[in-house]
Amino acid sequence: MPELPEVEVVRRGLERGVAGRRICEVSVAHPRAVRRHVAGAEDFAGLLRGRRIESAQRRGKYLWLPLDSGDALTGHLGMSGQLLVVPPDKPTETHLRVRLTFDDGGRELRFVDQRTFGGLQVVAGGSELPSTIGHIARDPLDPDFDDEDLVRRLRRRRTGIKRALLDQTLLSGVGNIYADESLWRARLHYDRPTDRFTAAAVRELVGHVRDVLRESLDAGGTSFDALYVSTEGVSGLFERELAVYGRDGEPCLRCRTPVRRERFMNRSSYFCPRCQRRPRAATC
DNA sequence: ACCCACCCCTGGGCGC
DNA sequence: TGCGCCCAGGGGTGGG
Repeated sequence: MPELPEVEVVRRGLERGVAGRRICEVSVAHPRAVRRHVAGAEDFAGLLRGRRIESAQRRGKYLWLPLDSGDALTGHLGMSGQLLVVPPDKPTETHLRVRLTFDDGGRELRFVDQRTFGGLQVVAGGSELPSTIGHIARDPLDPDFDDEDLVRRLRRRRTGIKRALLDQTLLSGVGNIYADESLWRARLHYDRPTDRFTAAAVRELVGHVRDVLRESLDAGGTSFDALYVSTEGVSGLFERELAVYGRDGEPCLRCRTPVRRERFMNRSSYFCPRCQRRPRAATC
C-alpha cells in the first residue's frame, strides 16, 4: 500500500540507481502491467530501448523517469508494485512484470507487482509533468503546495473529510493509512462534513498530514505486509509508530479507549471513538 | 462541476 | 487437508 513516503523512498532509489544510465533491453512479462500504454507492449519497449534515463520525478503517488528522447517512463505502484534495482543474475521474482537492462551491464530495473493494480507507460513530455498525471494535485510536502488554495477548495466541497483527504485532485500522496493517522492526530471523525470546516481547522489538519508524511518518510515508510519495499528491497519502519491504523481493539494512545475499525468506502477506517467523535448528523 | 459506487487483481488467513 | 470466502485498497470510469 505505497503512499507518498513509500513512493518517495522508491523515487530516491531510482535517482541513485538508474538516473544517467542507458536502457538496453526491455521485456514485458505480463501485458496487464503496461495496459495504460494503449499502443501495446511492443511499442512500449521500442520507445525505451536505447534511451537514457535523465532523472526520477514524483507527483503524489506517481513516478516518472524523463528520457533523453523527450518521452517519460511513468509508473504507479498501485497496491503491491515494486521497482527493484537488482543484479542481473538475481533469480526472477514470482510476480516480475517488466524488466529493463542497461548497456553498462550493471544492475537492472524490475517492476514486480503481485496484484497488478500498478503499471508502467511511456508518455510524451520528458521532464514536464506527463499529461496522464496532469490531474493529480501537488502533495503537502511539495514546496509549491498552496495551503490557502486547499483551504478554499476543501471548504467548497460537500463531502466527508476522509473522502476529501483521499481525493488526489485536491491534495496528493495521502492514502488510507496516512488519512487515518492524520485524522487521529487532528481528533477528527472521518465523516466530518468538509463544508463546515473553519479555515483554521483545515490549516491545522494539513499540518498534521504534513507531519505524518514527513515522519514516515524519515522512517523509510510503512511496510505492512512486505509488499512495499525500497528499490533495494528494504522495508520501512513506520508501522511501529502508527497510532490507529491496523490497531482495531487496541487502546488509543491518548485515552486508552479501544480503537475501532469501520467499513468505509469499501475499505477500513480506524479511529478512536472517544477522541474522534462522530458528527451529530450524517452528511446529507 | 461534483459526488460516489463499482471494478480491476492475487495471496494470505480463516472457518467449516 | 482442502475448498471457498473475505480482505487488503488506488484510481479510472461512468452514471446520477
